[in-house]
Amino acid sequence: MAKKETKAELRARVDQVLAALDREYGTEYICYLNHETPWQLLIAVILSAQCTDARVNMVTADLFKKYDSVEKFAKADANELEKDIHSLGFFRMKAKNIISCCQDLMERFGGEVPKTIEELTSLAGVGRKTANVILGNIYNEPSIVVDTHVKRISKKLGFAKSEDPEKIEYELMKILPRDHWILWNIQIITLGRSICFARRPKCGECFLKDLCPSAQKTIS
DNA sequence: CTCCCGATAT
DNA sequence: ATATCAGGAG
Repeated sequence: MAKKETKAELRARVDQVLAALDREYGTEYICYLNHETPWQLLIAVILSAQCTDARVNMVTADLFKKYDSVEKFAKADANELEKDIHSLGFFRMKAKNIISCCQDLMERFGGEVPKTIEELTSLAGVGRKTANVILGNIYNEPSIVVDTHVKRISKKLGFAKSEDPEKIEYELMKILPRDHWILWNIQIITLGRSICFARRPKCGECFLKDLCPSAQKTIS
């Protein structure tokens, strides 16, 4: 049994992990959900709950042509919207939330996507994860997005211990430098999609294997 | 806590 | 057959 990692050792390992992520994936703020406007990203993220981004993109390609404004979504027929997004799962709830959300955007925010976590999470279908994606990706406001990948991989790396996404958000805020918060989301999702799968992670060929407690266990 | 829910990979 | 997917509401 190895000695328990000290705080100084943990900090050093965090720095090494961040450097390795930057080397491997770069430092560009990319987005896997196709969109041209803030409101399109908001809807795409709502649709992405428990569903891969690739499938969301298949639907939004046509969806954003049919509903080309917030107002169109606000006035959409629920049954018709349900059919339009059926393949993504949770289609009844998502359709209802998107219509309600866009009505709220029209009535309370002049059709614009708000810029604070409180205003964003007051919208139907928008929780902390979705709100933080908007803050980071659209408004360049440092924020931690705790989705399934960030939760799983942050815990494997020993950077978070909680099961609660909001608590993990605060754990990561303490340990990650503020200027790397937005990048963390993007880089970890990229890692989760290509190497660190939920099912059979490819620890043997992971560039973080020497820095990851979970990989050390799996390999040896 | 449960429920929402289809598509895909294994 | 089962686990998983850029979660959120009641």
